[in-house]
Amino acid sequence: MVVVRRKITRKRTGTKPGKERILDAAERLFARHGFYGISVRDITEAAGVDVALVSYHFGGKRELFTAVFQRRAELLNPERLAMLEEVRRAALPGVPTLEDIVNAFTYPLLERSARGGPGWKSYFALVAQVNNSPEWAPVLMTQHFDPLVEKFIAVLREALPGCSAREVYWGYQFLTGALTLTFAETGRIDTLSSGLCKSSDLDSVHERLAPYVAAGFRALCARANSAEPALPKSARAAISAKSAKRR
Amino acid sequence: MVVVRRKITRKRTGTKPGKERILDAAERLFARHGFYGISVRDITEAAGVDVALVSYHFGGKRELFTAVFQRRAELLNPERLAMLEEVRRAALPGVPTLEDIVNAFTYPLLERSARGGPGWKSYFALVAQVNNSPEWAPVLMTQHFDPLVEKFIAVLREALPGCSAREVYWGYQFLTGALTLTFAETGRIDTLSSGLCKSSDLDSVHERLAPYVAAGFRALCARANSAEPALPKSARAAISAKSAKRR
DNA sequence: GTCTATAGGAGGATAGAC
DNA sequence: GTCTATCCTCCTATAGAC
Repeated sequence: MVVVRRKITRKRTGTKPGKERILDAAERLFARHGFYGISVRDITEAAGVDVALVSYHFGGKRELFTAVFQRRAELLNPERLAMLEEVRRAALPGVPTLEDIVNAFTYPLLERSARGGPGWKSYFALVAQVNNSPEWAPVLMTQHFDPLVEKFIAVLREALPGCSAREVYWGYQFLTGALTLTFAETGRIDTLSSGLCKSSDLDSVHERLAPYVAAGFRALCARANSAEPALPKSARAAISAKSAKRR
Repeated sequence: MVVVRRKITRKRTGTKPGKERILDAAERLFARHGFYGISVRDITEAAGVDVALVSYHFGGKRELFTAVFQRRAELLNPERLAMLEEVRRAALPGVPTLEDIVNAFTYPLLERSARGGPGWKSYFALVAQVNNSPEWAPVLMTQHFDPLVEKFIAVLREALPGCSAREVYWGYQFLTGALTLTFAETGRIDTLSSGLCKSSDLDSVHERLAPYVAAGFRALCARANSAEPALPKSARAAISAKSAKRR
């Protein structure tokens, strides 16, 4: 009896289609070495598929990179938005605490990086690199995360009445810097603290980030409100003009 | 009369030797595109020198990269250490404020990035990328900055009596994340704030970072001290054992 | 959808003249 | 110290068979 055997194409995992296998491998390797540090050959070999499939499925290496970045962003943002709306509703008729807002912003990310599996871990390490790259951040971060960030900042402003928008934006920048460095999990804090802290211990980060950042926001607003002179803008402008010689 | 004309080798700047020209160009290009995003040809062309000189002066591309990283670290760290000692002396017989310590840590960096010229600006953008890279941070950041960081953390601990070391390390991690994202100057906050904040406005960062971070440190310590049960470790261990089934 | 084969270029490094 | 010329590897992308 002749057994017809189909050629084995999905070599290792057996179930996942090639397109996803490529995305998974690319995610892991881009996260570690960056866009230019990895070749499409590295990726397709790790995925167990042919080189040509990158062009076939995505069009090219660059499009693959953005596809990797986009895939999980689309899953995350609705959840984060829902969590933001939830803390808003729970606080009605008042406004949520800064801690709750920051938590809604960070918890879905930290939770998935901690317990979502290696794909999520890689993804956030990739986000960390992208966020700190003058080449990639302006296109990828802005495009995939800023619409959500604007909503968070609007709620932050409600929770910080009397605080100027500038303080809130700067406070947000410090928050996202602290958060993304955490995602990078470089192990630097491990050696620095002689093992007392572990960069993989995202539960410890989760406990601490919201209080830290909330206190930071409050300090920024307090500083701005106390430093600001009780004069209208026109009067301050006149004074500035007088002292302009010193510059 | 025959004029003997030397071949023009130092093409544009005229004065700097080739080795430094290579370092300057490499710094600028690595900062923007990362180690793998730039070829030695890109670098030597930008420097106006020959490709072969990278091997001659540095040994290879990788050694050039570390040389770029090391060059300014060696200039910065003594100055930062001196500033740390100065704020300590000024506070005697007490201890300096958190704000002053954080300022000693960040000011020499922000000041040079703001007004040290384009070389310094590029350098700090490079540091931002390296600090967030799982591939590079463990070797470059640890090697060139951690000895100094340990000294700062020791003084931070003096300024935070009764605060556990873990809180201080985590607080430092958030600080360095916020600081290095600032150095990246990706322009993201510019678009996010519709121009209200500019990522190149490091004076605004300088005013805000120390208050933000100092308040964050205090919040971490307050949280740890209030959350920590007033029981010896042995008693807590016994309790943990009892509730272990829930896990 | 997947693979073979190959085009066509760009990569890092180096030997050796000057 | 600097440049010319060259080696050989590795890259991305694509045409076309299956």
